[in-house]
Amino acid sequence: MNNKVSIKDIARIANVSVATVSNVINQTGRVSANTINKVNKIIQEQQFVPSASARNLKNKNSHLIAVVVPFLEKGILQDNPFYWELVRGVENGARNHEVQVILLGTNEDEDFSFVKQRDLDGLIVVGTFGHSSALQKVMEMGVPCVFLDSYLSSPDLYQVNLDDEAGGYLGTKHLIGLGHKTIAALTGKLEEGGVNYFRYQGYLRALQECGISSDPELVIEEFSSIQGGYQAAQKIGSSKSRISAVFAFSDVSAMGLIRGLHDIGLSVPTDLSVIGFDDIFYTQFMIPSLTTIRQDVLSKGQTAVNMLLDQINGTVSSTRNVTIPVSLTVRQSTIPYSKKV
Amino acid sequence: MNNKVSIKDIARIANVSVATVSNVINQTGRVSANTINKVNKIIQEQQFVPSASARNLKNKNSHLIAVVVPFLEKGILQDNPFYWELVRGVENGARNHEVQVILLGTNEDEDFSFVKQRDLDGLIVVGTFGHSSALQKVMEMGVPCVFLDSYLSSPDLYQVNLDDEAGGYLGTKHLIGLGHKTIAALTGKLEEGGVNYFRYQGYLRALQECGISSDPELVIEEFSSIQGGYQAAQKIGSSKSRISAVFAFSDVSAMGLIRGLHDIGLSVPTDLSVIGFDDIFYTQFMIPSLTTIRQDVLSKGQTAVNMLLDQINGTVSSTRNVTIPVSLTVRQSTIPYSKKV
DNA sequence: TCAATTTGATTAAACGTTACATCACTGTAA
DNA sequence: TTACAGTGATGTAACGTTTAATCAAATTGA
Repeated sequence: MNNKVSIKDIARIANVSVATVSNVINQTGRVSANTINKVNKIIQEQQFVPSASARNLKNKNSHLIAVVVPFLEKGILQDNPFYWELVRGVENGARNHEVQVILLGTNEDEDFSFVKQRDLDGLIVVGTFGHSSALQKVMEMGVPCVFLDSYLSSPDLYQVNLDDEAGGYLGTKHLIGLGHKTIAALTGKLEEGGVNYFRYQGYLRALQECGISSDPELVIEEFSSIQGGYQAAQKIGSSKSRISAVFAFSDVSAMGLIRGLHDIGLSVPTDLSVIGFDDIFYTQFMIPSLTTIRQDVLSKGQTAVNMLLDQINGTVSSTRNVTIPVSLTVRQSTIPYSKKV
Repeated sequence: MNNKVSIKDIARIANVSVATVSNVINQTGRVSANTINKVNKIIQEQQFVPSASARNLKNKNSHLIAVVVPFLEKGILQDNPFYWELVRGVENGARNHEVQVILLGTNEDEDFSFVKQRDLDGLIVVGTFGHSSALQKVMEMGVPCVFLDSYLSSPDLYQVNLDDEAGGYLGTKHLIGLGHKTIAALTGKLEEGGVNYFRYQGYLRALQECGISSDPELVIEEFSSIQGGYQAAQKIGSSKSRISAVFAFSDVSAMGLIRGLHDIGLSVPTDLSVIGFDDIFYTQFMIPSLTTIRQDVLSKGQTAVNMLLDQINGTVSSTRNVTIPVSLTVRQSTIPYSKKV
């Protein structure tokens, strides 16, 4: 029943050769207007659609890219809507270029053979795994690739990253501007050259610029998740330092933090000011709504796809490194130090 | 440079025929242990991986399924992490069966020709579009298909749905049990046979059972989004009825609602009890944490994949309709009517 | 010992395309 | 007139697999 109609059938019905039909489909311009019409009409009638695999087999491109989200099944970051937004951006961008997107949640020991197997046009890799063996494997494939939020050192890799340093700086400056001096940083895992690392650098720069000495005591490396934030609250509550503000390096950890503080009798912003990072959608509906560093995640995804497709089509020798700007969004969770009760 | 090694190369090097290599790969059992070893060794050495498109071309299956999320670009439900969790469940389930997942955010007038084009093994369709032309097209394809949260009436379609009626009942009963009598329902768009419709039915059943007459005045059909919830707060605040509790038919709308109430000077749970639906991850970290109807979204996605793959492989003539149970999770946002201030 | 069977391997056609080489015309320039 | 270019079409090899049809050799049974 599912015997699909092929280019041969079209050729037979139209009384032309398969080559001609192929030429019509691919608009090579080597066909007369008459036959083009004739063939197209029959294609319509028969609801013919060319087989992707046959094409792929000949052309060695699949019009398929994969977006690799390493932590999909690890549960660490799964609940950060931020990543989904990224994926959405990718899907969105791809859709405009008639390629389709394979979604791939990998574990660290993924073997990536599917790239060769499926003749993928390209790969978008989300999240740092700079030092993992996976990266190595991907590179060996020699397939076009764009790294999103990965902060890899090699300058010849295509990357889209956020201006995290600026974000860290901006947020810290905001707090200092409000009169806070003892500002904790809820950094998340702080690995050299990672997202949080850069945000931390910005934090340090702001402090230094304002003559505030940084105190390692104030750096909390709890996981950058909602639970991590929740747990960090304990540490802050029992800290010897008189912390008056916290810079959480992700909105989700800020959420957990605020809730955690609440549970030990500290409320935001009256007892402590809190600023987040990412500006995920919920932040404006939280109580209190969250001051945060905003990034345009959707366009981040789209930018990545565009870079990838340029690379695939060899269109433009585009820049290999795009840094997405950040901005500060002030809401209710941060108030002047003086207004503290 | 990217001249990949094919089955022919392997055959040549191993000094056997391509058929033999193919037999080794597919473990047809028609090959001697000796040659199996010999060939496998060379396959390893050459890092050979069989071309998916060539296989596909022969076998007419792509080991590819698509998960269709209709509102990906519509923005209506994009911010409900619930849907992403569903997608994650699908990816997760698929991964265990060595098929890969194409992510597809469609608009209503999607033509679905890619199904034929790519020889997709199957389709998982998320979200209601029962009366759209898209459904019609999908059905015509004759491709295995599972509908997730789609509530279609045809009994011969494969569907995975939530026991929404029970959820609506359970939540309402909970509120009634706490002594509430004037219970508003923040239903979202209330179309016959849709998710919210069933939840609403459950709501009505609980009321009736307890001898409370339902009041159309108390039904708020605001969009089931965070903004929708926010806007609903106004209506509730200005309602003539003395509403003491609200059943929001999604957690995100509950979030928006609580924030909205807060902004007009009503706080939860002291002024109003609020119960949500879905149990998305954030709910437990909200202030107050949200009482809600819990569903296991991840397993929902996985169930759908499993059904789909059973259908594809013709494994079991499984049941076509799976209803996922719900349960009540009580947290801080609902309190006894008597304790109201 | 010889026929019958089993085991292990090969040949070649097919899947649905694309693209190169070829060809039959029609017209045009010398 | 002949040569030549241009136009529009065709024939066919190739892409990398799978699989049915064969086949040769080894093993078995009587």
